[in-house]
Amino acid sequence: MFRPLDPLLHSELRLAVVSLLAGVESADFTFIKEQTRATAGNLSVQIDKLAQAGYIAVTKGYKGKKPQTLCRITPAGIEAFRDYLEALKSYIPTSMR
Amino acid sequence: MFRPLDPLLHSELRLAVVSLLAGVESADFTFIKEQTRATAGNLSVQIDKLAQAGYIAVTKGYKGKKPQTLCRITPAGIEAFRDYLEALKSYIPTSMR
DNA sequence: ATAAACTACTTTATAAAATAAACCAAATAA
DNA sequence: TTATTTGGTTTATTTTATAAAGTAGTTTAT
Repeated sequence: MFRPLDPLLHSELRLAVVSLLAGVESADFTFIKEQTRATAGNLSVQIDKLAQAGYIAVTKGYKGKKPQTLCRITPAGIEAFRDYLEALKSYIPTSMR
Repeated sequence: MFRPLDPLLHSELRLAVVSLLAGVESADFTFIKEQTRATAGNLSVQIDKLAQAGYIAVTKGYKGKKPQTLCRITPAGIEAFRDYLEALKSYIPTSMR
């Protein structure tokens, strides 16, 4: 009946991050922060979790003299996101789809 | 861009409960427990929260000699569920819809 | 040159949530 | 009559999310 939802993706902020990254080649910390309207602290923690899980790859570099954290979704991340969206459908009554 | 998700509905178990109730006139505790495969303790807590919020109405009665907790979704609950599903769409890239 | 403010984060602390474990009362079965 | 099951609730523990504070360096203004 109801399919389990990957707890790593079933978090408003992490879901937004993955959804955003699913549509772009890569995005940096500041851009993700703006788009999701998250606080830096929260975003930092959630990006870490997604990276730990292998759902995103994080590259720390510099943009000019300033540090830049670049994120991109991984194939595993794309698959997990697809699966999550599939599972989510089991919670949407056909009458409301 | 990303629409906020009602934290009361953005919980796997509460979402399952509301989704289930959206499709039936009413359902009792045991039935909901079976369908969602939740533990009684967890379900009891989550049903309470949904009731507190006015998303569901809970009626305690008896079925024969045994206690029976009947739940039904309220109009406010239906609206909240609709809104949640609408907001959820903002997290689904058009390319993956 | 130096202080003040800003950028780009990370770390740590606190609050809230989910889950599990323990409990309870009544009913039924052995 | 003493287990065992049913139908839950309450309490405790773990996990998660969020906020506050801190770090390292940069830019701007004086």
